[in-house]
Amino acid sequence: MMAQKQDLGLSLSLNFPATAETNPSSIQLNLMPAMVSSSSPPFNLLHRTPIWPDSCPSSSDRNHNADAFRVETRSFLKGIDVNRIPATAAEAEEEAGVSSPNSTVSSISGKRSERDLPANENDGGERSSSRGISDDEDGDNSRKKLRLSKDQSAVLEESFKEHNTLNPKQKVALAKKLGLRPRQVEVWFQNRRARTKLKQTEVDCEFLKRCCENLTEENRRLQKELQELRALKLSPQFYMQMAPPTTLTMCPSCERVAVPSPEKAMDRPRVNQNHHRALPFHPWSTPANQVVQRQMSALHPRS
DNA sequence: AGTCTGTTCTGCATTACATCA
DNA sequence: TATGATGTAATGCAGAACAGA
Repeated sequence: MMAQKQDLGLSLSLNFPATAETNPSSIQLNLMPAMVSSSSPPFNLLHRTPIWPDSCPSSSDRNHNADAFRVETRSFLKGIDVNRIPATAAEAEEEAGVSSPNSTVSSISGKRSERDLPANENDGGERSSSRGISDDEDGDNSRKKLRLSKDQSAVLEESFKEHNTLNPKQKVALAKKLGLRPRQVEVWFQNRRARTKLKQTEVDCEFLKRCCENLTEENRRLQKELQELRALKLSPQFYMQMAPPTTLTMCPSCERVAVPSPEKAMDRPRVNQNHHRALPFHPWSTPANQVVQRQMSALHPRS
């Protein structure tokens, strides 16, 4: 089953690019193309916008995309386990009920009530013929599941990688190529989007869990440090060696916390003169966090 | 211009079936 | 062979978007 998931392109990885080590706010989930849009931000849980090359093309523009895809996938389709190929494109469109206001296809036949009818009611028993079910079985309303063939799934996956939604013409074309009903293609894409989202949620959940662990560890460390400082404060020697109250600063080059110079103990902490401007110390960039981030990178190596 | 109605599409939750250990 | 777990195709519903009256 794991191999099957990989085939579906669902493998995910959590990566922490070099920049993320010094700027945790830039941490991104490095996902496969099918999972997210090209500009996917972190925690892109709701990826509801159809990913077309342009922002909102007309259906005719989209159809160019479909044509390009047709050429790409043509070679896949030899020897596919065909359940049933609609006799004509018009028939396929009828089955799809394609009459979107955005579509260039006729809207005469596209009533939802028809579209949602069970296959054996609106397609003349197509499903039964596709699965070799007898006429008797076709008569009842029992729901039979079609298992898509490996090739069919592969083609659908390829298509999904191109774009995770289909316009009506693409849907019909794909269905025709695969020998499926357009509704089946539509359903497959719906379920595929759902799986993608679920996987994304799992990744995000894991990420947040790690963040929580990091913060807990950091909190523990700071509490310990605070205790030590309080203990030190109570000792008589403390006042002899006391450094001035200070804000921790970090050198952006070597990522070390600046140490106040002894001769200027009452002055602000000093960073090595060779280094650049000191930056405020950020808890995300602590070595402890970097260790955890490296661990996560090891867990989810970049492909 | 604003409103209503009808249609389609999509996301989501859920169900039902197929497969496997 | 029976059974529970798992994966996934299919269903139903709600809401958004849009066109036309």
